[in-house]
Amino acid sequence: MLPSLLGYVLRRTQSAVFADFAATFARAGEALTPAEFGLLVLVERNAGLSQMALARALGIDRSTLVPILNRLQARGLLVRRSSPTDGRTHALGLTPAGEKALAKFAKLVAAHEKRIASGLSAAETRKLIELLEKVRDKAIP
Amino acid sequence: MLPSLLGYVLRRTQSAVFADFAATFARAGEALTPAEFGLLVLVERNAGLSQMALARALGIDRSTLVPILNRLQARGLLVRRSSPTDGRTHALGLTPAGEKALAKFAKLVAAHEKRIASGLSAAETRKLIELLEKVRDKAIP
DNA sequence: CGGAATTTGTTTGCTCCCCAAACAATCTCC
DNA sequence: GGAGATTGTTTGGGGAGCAAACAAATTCCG
Repeated sequence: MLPSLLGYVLRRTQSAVFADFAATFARAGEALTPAEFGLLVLVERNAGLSQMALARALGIDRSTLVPILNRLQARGLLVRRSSPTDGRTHALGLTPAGEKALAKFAKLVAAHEKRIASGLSAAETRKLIELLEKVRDKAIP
Repeated sequence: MLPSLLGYVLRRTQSAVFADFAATFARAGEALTPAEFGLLVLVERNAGLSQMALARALGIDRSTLVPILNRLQARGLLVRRSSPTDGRTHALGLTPAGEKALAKFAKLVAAHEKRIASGLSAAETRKLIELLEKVRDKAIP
């Protein structure tokens, strides 16, 4: 019965994919969570982003963001610059070390993505993402 | 870029589905996590199951199981009976209250499942589950 | 038979993610 | 200029997950 429940299969799959992500990084002697990776990518492509904007883009609460930013900043990958125009916000940005690290992380993520999608054709992968997005959009916000 | 990463879309979708699950129960004045529901279903269909067997079936560590069982037992939905044949194991089972509660929970889950799959045809839902299982099976264990 | 190895459930310790509520600082709008 | 909104942080709470260590019980073998 459980194997026919979308929510259950989704949860189990997500758990397995998370484990693969962690294993991929561990084998490379690196450590990063999926949340940290997503954050780094978003900050790189949107330098100067505020924490609120970032939290919205990631779909998480702004208070959830704080410890993640703290960790990345402590690792020297990211900085909170004070915004000249708005004293409340922080302009987030990657350090040079952050840019460099992200380039390496992206390669690991690419290998990870390739592995988990290795049982699917390119068309199936696109279809899967499309179906997942449809499910996501029907959930109660 | 992130929207084309399977892992990212999977994580976001799972998060939205989890929120829908929680909202469905909250609106009905009930409280249950997806993990608790999965556990209850497995115990109902496999009365007398040991904790190790249950942990394996759920794909989690046996130490992770303990607090979940404690909660359900504290709510009077589940019991740990001592096995007559093997003194190490506990024979898990639902109480009459647990059976009754699970029947109600199952209805809520059915409504939740119907909602999240409401953007998909029956064939698409089956396809989605099939693709998710393929992804799950390729992940590093 | 009897000791060694294994299995099971628990506890402890650690990590991550998530939210809600409260607070000070800052900005915006009247 | 003051009221109200926004931003980042802190605090408090919860769920989920793993690893390592332990006692109790069972199994395996010599």
